[in-house]
Amino acid sequence: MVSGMLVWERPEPPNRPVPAPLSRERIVRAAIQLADADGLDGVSLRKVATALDVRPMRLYGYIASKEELLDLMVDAVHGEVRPVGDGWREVLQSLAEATRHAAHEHEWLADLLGGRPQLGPHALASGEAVVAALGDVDVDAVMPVVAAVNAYVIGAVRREVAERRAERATGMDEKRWQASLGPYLERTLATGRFPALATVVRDAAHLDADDTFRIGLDFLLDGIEARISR
Amino acid sequence: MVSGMLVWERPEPPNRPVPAPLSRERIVRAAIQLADADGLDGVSLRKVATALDVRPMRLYGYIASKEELLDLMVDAVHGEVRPVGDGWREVLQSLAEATRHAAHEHEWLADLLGGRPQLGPHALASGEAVVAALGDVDVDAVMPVVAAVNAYVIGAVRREVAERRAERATGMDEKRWQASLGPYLERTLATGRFPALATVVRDAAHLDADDTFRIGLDFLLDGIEARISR
DNA sequence: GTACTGACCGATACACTGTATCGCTCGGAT
DNA sequence: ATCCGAGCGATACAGTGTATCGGTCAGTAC
Repeated sequence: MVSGMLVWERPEPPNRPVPAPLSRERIVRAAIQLADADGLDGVSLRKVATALDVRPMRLYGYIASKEELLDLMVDAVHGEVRPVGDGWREVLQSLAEATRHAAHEHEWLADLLGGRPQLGPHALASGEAVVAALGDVDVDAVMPVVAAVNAYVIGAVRREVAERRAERATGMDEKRWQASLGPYLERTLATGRFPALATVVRDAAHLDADDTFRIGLDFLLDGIEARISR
Repeated sequence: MVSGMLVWERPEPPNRPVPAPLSRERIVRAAIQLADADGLDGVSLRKVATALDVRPMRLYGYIASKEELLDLMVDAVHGEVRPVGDGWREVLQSLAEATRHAAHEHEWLADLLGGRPQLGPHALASGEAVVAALGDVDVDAVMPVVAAVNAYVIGAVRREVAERRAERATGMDEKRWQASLGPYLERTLATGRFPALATVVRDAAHLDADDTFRIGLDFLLDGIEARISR
């Protein structure tokens, strides 16, 4: 029985649009939206469930744990990253830039990148595309090269996002942050305990994030080029 | 009043050894022990507190949040990492290897590396040592070079630890894992959807973790060397 | 048509988290 | 002798991931 009231007095159930049958894809999309808005802390099974107008335990029919959900989120983003270009160098560069770009749109990706092996279908597809583009490279060199570029990208993106968050937390705009490196660092360097650091911070040209990323990547690709064409 | 009982009937308090007055150092040491044993999940303020025979809220006299505790843990490990060597290349290489070594003893470090800007005293000291060793390098090149090496190390260590954990989870020893890449991957590659990947996995020599790390680092350092000596 | 079964669903519960609040205690200053 | 202020910690709160398990309901066997 629905309630004590007779049908006649009982209002119809609110006409919420039938929430299309559940699916991993819908779950992952909802989780990504939450993460985009509030970071990884904003993603809880309860919040994902309510976003889908569903009770939390329902999700366990589609995933076995929250970790699996995070894995699915990462793989979904890999689906947006398709490296393009001619020749191994262009492809690797494009992979790196595309990954970085994805992490700009989905900052939470930086928290997850490299945290677990990426074996989802989209990650594999991306890997396939890259490896295929390295067809003219010695087969024994392919894995180390890809691994090195991946490692660099993971680390560079993490660093960059961490810095960006720190800036945002202080409320400074980028220019002032770079110039002063934050009041704390300024004070610390002024103590004279880190003279070499202080010198570099004072005298060196300050690169923006784009250039820093690109230059490091060029270092790496140059080194790779030198070795594989030998 | 301590209790309703008169002193005469009341037993003396148990003679637990006075737990040396609290300090950040003791807190951090306890947290690191927990993390070494059970991973980052094993670190909760309650567990740290009980390990120190102290009530949880007491810790907030020394730290403002759990994140600060994690920052302190990372900086403490930086204290064990002292780069050595002659010339910029040796020093950077030593920094990289030492960081990797630290992450082997403290796997949780991989989860934290790059997650937040490292501004603690030990991290700065380490940075100072590195920058000092780059004295003969053009001042404008110092920061990009250090940033690139750091990025590579962060990413490589994360990848490596993630893989190691996955291996451990499957219960396989390293050889079998490398040979078969896990039953899942084997099945997936057998589908023929990733022919290039499959070829590489089948035909290429498989490097162990040490070589993979070292080779990627050499790529990067080679590229750096080529640019700064120009 | 009826009985049974097996799959799903979700309410509830559990153990645990980080941290805000706020009385209490106690050492030291007046 | 009195007050004060700092530190301590019990308690509480809002949240977490997930195990359990009774109830519901569709489909099947007779």
